[in-house]
Amino acid sequence: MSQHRHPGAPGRAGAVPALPDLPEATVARLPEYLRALHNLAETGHETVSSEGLASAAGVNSAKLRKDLSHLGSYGTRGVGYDVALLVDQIEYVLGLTQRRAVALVGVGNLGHALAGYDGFASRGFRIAALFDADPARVGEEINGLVVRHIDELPRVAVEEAIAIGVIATPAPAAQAVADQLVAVGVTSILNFAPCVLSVPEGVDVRKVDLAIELQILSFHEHRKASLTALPATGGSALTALPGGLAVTDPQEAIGT
Amino acid sequence: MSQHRHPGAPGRAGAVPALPDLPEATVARLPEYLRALHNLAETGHETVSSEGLASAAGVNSAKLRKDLSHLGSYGTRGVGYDVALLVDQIEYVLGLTQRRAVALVGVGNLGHALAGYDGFASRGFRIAALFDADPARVGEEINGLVVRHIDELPRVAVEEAIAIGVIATPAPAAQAVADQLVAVGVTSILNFAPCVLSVPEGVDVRKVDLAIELQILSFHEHRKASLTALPATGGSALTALPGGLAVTDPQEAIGT
DNA sequence: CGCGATTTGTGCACGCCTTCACAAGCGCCT
DNA sequence: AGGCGCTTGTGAAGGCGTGCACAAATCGCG
Repeated sequence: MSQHRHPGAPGRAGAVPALPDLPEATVARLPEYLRALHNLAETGHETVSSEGLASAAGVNSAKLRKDLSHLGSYGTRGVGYDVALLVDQIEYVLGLTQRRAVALVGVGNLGHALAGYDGFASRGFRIAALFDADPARVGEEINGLVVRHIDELPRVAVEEAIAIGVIATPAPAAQAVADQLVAVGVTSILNFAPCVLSVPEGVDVRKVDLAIELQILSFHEHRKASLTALPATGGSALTALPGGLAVTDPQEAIGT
Repeated sequence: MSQHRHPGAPGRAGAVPALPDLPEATVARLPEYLRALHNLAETGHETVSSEGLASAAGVNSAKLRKDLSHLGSYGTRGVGYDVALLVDQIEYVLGLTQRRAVALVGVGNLGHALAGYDGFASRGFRIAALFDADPARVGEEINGLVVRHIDELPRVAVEEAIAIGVIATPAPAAQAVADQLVAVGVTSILNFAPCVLSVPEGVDVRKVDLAIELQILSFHEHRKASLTALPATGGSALTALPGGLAVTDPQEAIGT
């Protein structure tokens, strides 16, 4: 790496930067770094060390440095990173320099909350339209936006330049909605419905299932409970099984 | 390989079977398998092949088989998996055989939605109490539950045997709430606030940040846009965009 | 009763991600 | 100007997860 320059960063003019293709794991952490950086900026920090930023973002400092190095590294050895510069850099890479328009489909329980969630606006997104299939809900105004019928999607999608679709419908309706979104050119979908969506190649789908998170926690609770119930030294019988026999059931009789 | 038995599966009496320590990635997929299995059961399937279940869950069949093999393998070669048996097995491993009580803290926009989300109840969780720090919200009834003041947490946590805490407060309040939850013995926390929580060892925290998901999608949108713009070999940057969506890129089309 | 079709369970290799450890670089102080 | 301490950036190693490919096992049928 010789002296590099911002690859098309905000200040720079000219050449399309050909975003470095970051590891997916890195991409998933960048927003967290960004949030931490905004906090630091608000509290008056102008520079921050990898150690400081890492702890603010809840990760390991080596990981953070490697992540940042992937996008061209703007640190100064012996000093740290310039907070403002890094914010610009990450926002650029994440494509947040343009405020993307989001269409939210499904204005039920969750949809209502999402429509009113100001975390979207503050992170560079604009909820541009609300849709629902239920005529009873069409016309309702939420947070200054009127709920439209899903059939209006094609027209509105063009008018508002919708870039991202959010599905907050019941599971049975989700696939049809996804198809409609794809049909109007949406290539990024955030799915809150508990089901798998099938979409053509080139369309990105991310899924958030609130119940799944709880179930994962439940597993760990269960595991912790079974660990505390088991005497530590007892039988090595059940743990040290290499590959052959599958599990067993010696330990019985521990009332809960 | 030899004749195995359900390691404490539903049929058995209150044994604590020493859960096999599953890979974290596997644990994260089990709930998805479970959901798919429930769907299959409702549509009358009694058995399912790894291929069928895999596609219903949106994963690769080899991965699915390996995942299931980790928890002791209940398939029949040449036939497939018994749906009902597998449901029991996964529910047992995930600790869903007991209905865990959830405390929800923060009854704002998102909290309201979560309190009314029936996906929790249907997956084996019971929202047992709602809390908020704002006196104006205390006393409100949501979905049959009365919002209590956060100071009542210690008493209620015991009464209701709270197992999991869900934080849906603004970010600045989240750490204090987490501390209070930990103080009353909660060891699993689902955090919706956009901030890092520090908790003592032994406490599990999972974070869900809706805005982060959007930012990840935004990155891919940005990347896709820069890709379609690049091969254009000079000239007009945005020639053939499908769907007529004007995905202009003010940032990366700047001439000198 | 044996054979073929089918499907599971898994050994193995590969690639990604994480973590360590350290050289290179930068600023500051003397 | 030179040296010293601090911090970044990165090579290398290790671990984890994924996917392939196949042997083992089971069922149904002739």
